[in-house]
This record gives sequence, C-alpha cells and structure tokens, in this order.
Amino acid sequence: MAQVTAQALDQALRERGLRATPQRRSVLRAVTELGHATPEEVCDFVQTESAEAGSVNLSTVYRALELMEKIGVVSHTHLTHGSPTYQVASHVNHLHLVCRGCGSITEADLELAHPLAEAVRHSSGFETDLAHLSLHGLCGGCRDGERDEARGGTREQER
Amino acid sequence: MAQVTAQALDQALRERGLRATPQRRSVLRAVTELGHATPEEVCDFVQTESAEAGSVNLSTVYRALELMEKIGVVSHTHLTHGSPTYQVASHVNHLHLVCRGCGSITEADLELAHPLAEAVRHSSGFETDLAHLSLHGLCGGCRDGERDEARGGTREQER
DNA sequence: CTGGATGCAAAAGATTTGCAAGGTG
DNA sequence: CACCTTGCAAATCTTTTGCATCCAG
Repeated sequence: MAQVTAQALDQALRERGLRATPQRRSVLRAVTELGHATPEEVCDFVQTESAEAGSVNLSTVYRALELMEKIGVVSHTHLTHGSPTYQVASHVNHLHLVCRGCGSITEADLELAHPLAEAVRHSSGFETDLAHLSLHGLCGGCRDGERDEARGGTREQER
Repeated sequence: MAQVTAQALDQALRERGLRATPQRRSVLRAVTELGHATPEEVCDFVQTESAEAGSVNLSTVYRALELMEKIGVVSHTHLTHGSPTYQVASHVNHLHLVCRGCGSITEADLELAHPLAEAVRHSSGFETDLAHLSLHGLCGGCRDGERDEARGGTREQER
C-alpha cells in the first residue's frame, strides 16, 4: 500500500513512467492534511496553507486526484450529495459516518466492517473495497431532534 | 413505511398537504420499474415507457425525487462517480455491490449488513440508514482481470 | 378560487477537454 | 531533447432557480 510521503509518491509515479511534479506533491499534501476533502477544498488549501508553493489549477487537481487514485495513493468516497471527497489511501483505517441531520462526518473503526466484507465475499464473490465505505444515517444527537419534524425536516444544513 | 402504489403515494402526499399530480406518479412508477435510476434515467423512462402519460420536465423529476425522498417514499445512493440513483424505499431489502471494474451493479442480502449497523450503533450511537448503503469494489470476474493492468486499467466503461 | 406544482429558460456548479507553453527525467 | 504536465479557457454535464401559467383540492 502506497505511503503518504512525498518521496513515496515520487517513487510510485516514476515506477510507472509518470512524473513527480510539485503540483502533485501539493495535492497529496493537501489531501493528507485535510483528512478528506473535495477537489475544490484541495485547491483552496494549496493556495492558502501552501501559499509558498504557489497555486495549482483546479483542473490539475482533478487530474492529479484521478491519477493518484489510479495508482492507489488516494481513494474517494461520496460523503454527501455534492462532490466526492478524497483521502490518503493509507489513512483508510476507519469508516465514515455521515449524518444526514447535521451533516457531520465522524469516524468509526473499520474493523467493524470486516465481517460484512467477509460475508459479501462469500455470498457473492465480490471483493469489497473498504476504502470507499461510508455509512449514512443519523448521529446520536440528531436522532433525538428527528422526532418532532416528521415531515418538514431533516435539513439543518443539508446543503 | 410508505408503499409503492400510486394510491399510497397520493395518500402520503395529501397527508402532508401536498398534491398528488400525474407527474409525481409517473416519476414514482419509473423509479419502481427501473429499480434504481438516476434523475435523467427516470426522465427518459417517463418519456419512453410511459409515453401515453406525456413527458415530465427534468427539473420536475428532480423536485419530485427530492420530495418523495423527504416523505420516505424513495431513497437515494451514490453508486458511481456520476449522478445519484434513486430507488423505491420499500424495495430497499438488499445492498448494492458496485464494481469499479465493469461498472456492474449487483445486489446482496441486506441481512449481511445488520451486524455492522448494530456494531456502529453501539460504538458510536450512530443510526445507520441501510437504504443508502452501497459497497464498492470488484466483482468476481473483474478481480481476475485486474492482475495485469496495475496502472492503465480499471475502466472498462467507467463513464 | 387558492396555493402548491409544472415547464421553460437561464443561472449556477462541477468536471472534462483541447492546446500551446513549460518542466522533468 | 522527448514527452508528460500544466494552465487557461471553452465546452459539457448536472442540478437549481425564478417566474408566469396551470391545476388539484
């Protein structure tokens, strides 16, 4: 499994005849520090936090993320309705719990999902990619608030 | 839990002071027959299969789906990178296995996921909405083909 | 009748792509 | 030096909105 360091990225790229560029390193660094972020967030991060390194064009971010996903350095998940979020592959040791009430994203031990992955493998021959796993539902807090808004609700900050 | 029939939809709508319109029924019927479909597919379906009923504007489809999701008649999932897919809520008795190799979507017994939901509930107090659950990975067939395309591959029909 | 719903067209976003210029190996 | 990459701008797609008109209740 690919590492998170710039060196590891460089190597992974060169191994495939691809080039290690400062933009790609910036994108990787952004994904690393942000935990999970949309392409746009990555772009913003690079321009802000990594100002010294200069900015990276949004389309380059898209291309870099797609490439890095292909070589296994990052992976993406659809957390909400909007853009997908990317995360460093080696950081994938937890699963995402996306609350549709407050929009919060918490994490839980990926261990919990192994039985499911195992079961699916047996029953369907399907190899589950746990890196993409995210659960949608309601966090403890929102579960309570849900009661009285049976019809209008579930959208504190949905968008 | 809401039913799939037009009558049930009408009732669910009226109960909330909302209106039962032919467009909404068409959309529900499309979702029902398609199993899981994107807003666009729903729109196409209505114009083709339900031609007699006339067509429904795409934005109406979006509004209808959003509404029906709110009242619990349908639910959506992010199966692939693209648009989300909607399904009738009462049809949610299986989980989706999305193959990133061939793009195929197969189903597995939702039962398999109960232990996970249970575990998450205990450890995090998070109430998982199984209707939104989909697993990404590789189906049996693609798992074999994967071996020799370590870098170029995984995109038979990705888009 | 009255207020919610629809169609249309325009607006807003999110992604992708063509291409010339630039940088890595 | 060759060829992969980037930036930019334009092209696509997807989803949302404003509004006048229409229709269910």
